[in-house]
Amino acid sequence: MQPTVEDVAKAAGVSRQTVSNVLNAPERVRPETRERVEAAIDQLGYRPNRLAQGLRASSSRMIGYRLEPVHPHALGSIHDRFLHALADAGRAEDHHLLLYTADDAEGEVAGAVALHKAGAIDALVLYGLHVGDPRPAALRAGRVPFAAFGRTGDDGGHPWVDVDNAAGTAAATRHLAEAGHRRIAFAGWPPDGGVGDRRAEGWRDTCAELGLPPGPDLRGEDSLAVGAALAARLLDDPDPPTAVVTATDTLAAGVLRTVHGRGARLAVVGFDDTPTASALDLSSVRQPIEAAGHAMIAALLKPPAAGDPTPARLLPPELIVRGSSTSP
Amino acid sequence: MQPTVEDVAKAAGVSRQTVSNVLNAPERVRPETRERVEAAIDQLGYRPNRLAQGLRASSSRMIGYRLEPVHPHALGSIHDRFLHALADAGRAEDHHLLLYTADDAEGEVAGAVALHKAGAIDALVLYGLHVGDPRPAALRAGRVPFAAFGRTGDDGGHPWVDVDNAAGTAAATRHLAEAGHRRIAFAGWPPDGGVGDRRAEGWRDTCAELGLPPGPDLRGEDSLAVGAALAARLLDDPDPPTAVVTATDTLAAGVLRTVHGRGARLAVVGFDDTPTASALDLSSVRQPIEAAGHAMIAALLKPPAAGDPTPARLLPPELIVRGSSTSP
DNA sequence: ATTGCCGTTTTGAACGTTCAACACGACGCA
DNA sequence: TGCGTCGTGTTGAACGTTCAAAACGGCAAT
Repeated sequence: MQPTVEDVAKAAGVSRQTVSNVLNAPERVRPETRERVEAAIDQLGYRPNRLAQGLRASSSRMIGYRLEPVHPHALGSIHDRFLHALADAGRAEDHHLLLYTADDAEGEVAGAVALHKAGAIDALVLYGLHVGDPRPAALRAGRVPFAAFGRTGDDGGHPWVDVDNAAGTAAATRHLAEAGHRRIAFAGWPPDGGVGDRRAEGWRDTCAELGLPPGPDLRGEDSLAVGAALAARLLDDPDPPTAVVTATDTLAAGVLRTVHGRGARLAVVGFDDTPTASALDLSSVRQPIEAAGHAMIAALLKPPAAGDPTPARLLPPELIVRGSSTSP
Repeated sequence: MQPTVEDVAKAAGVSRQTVSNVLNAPERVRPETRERVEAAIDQLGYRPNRLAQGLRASSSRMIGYRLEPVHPHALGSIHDRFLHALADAGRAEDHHLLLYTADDAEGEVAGAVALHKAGAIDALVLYGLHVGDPRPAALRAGRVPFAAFGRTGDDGGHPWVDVDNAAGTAAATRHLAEAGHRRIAFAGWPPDGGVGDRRAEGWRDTCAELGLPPGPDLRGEDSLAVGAALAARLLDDPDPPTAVVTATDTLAAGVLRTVHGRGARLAVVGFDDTPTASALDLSSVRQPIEAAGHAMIAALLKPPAAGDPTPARLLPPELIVRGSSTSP
């Protein structure tokens, strides 16, 4: 059906290999011949077969990615952005993403190992690593090359990229202080040894640095209802804060609901800059996800240089200021 | 590196083909031999190489999908759900999704044709079709098999699946009428000959059917600001409606903002059941995206039976009732 | 004229799988 | 005894590509 090298060769009056050389090592072919072959390629609409190339080279030029079940509470977009960045970054290197699903981390690893053994993927991208995540070790055991978005503490040997979460909440806190707030609270998850802790740190350290007494530090699960409840506690405080930094837009949205419901005043900054944030005119910390995606693909495709065994990057987020932290 | 059929054959004391038969036509192998081969397979951890299989069979068992740039206004989740459903549906048939990016529809088609010619994908899934969409015709010209989510009017020849948008707004309207509302407005996009029109139809027809005088029918682009502005016009109406059906959660969120800001009363039902809807306690019409994804994969993988040349399905959405349309 | 070398092009082989055809012994039947 | 058939297992070939090695003609140096 599709033309092959042989067809092109016949049309151009040369051999298989010469056609291959025109594509992969043009300098080895006499210009005159090259033009004839290129004309034949164009005319026949020839495209090298990736499966045959992959078989020959033992490389599928595919990168695996597990699509997690859609989390009903998640305000989306950040994962979307990540996925798009990955696919986009692969394009330049002629690599593509292979998506698969799994019910849990174990299934994710099993799937990756199977796909890798089958030659369907060259490597894997891990998303949303948490402390104590079993996946890196399991993948190493299964000999699947991978790169991780996030850190686990056990980050030896594999490339990773992460966002500087502490820098994000630090920027949020500084911004609120500059707007005149002296008592700034925090709302986040219970200590998790990971992302949540770093976001809390950024707030706490910045308060200390600016000489502000830290406001209330409230914790709860990442949901709208909890955010609303925490806000109620803040407003009922005998010495209520005038601003709050939250660990997610979800919590921030909950806070805003209570604040609006009571007609109260409380400056809020969220985290992740989800579409919901712009919908609610909520200031938020935006993660440089696009850059992270590109960095991960680069880490996988360009083998680490000799001097830098584990190429890693910690990327700074950006504060997006909106009405929730500025309007009087 | 990885064991091959040959390695397994050697280990089991049989030939290549017998190993292949154990996997693909077990009934042709004597049970005794089969067990020996299966033991060898397990012991060596053998997995058939998909590239070699694909090369032999001229089928990559991959389905292409273009990942669109993340739309900053979109409240997400619906596309997420669709993608997950596709990947999940493919799993049962041992097919996987291949993601790629493109800047526009033209690039999407060009990419699909290139991937198809290269044998990297067997077929394509199109998302978000609109009237006059150039993609179906272009794909047919490029001889890329595909299935579409949505209809364009030019739906001859290819399988498609769609959600019954009119039924969604009809259910929303009926729900509001049952709650006692007599004057129900609509807020959507300007006429587009497609999805937007069908959503308007469902509302208009149901009002007529129930003998209700249709309330104001306002249109504008799909954004929060426009939703807020339209709500202001509704509330300022000399004979203001008591309820409004919107074409999207984004518009609904805008409406809610104005309504809450003014402390006014207006029942609202959105469309898409995004996470934002649950965040705002907004009633919304939920599309059966998971079912749609599965139906599309089925349409692509199971060639249409002789009697049914273009297997097509129109799926009914579901109304999710929340506080925005019930609380007094 | 012989030798060696260079630029260019060709042929052989291999990646791992499965279809097609064939080999082989056992068995039933004429 | 001879022939066809069945169940089981084997070998040859092909999918389309690219690496490795060899071939070829031209050219310069000996």
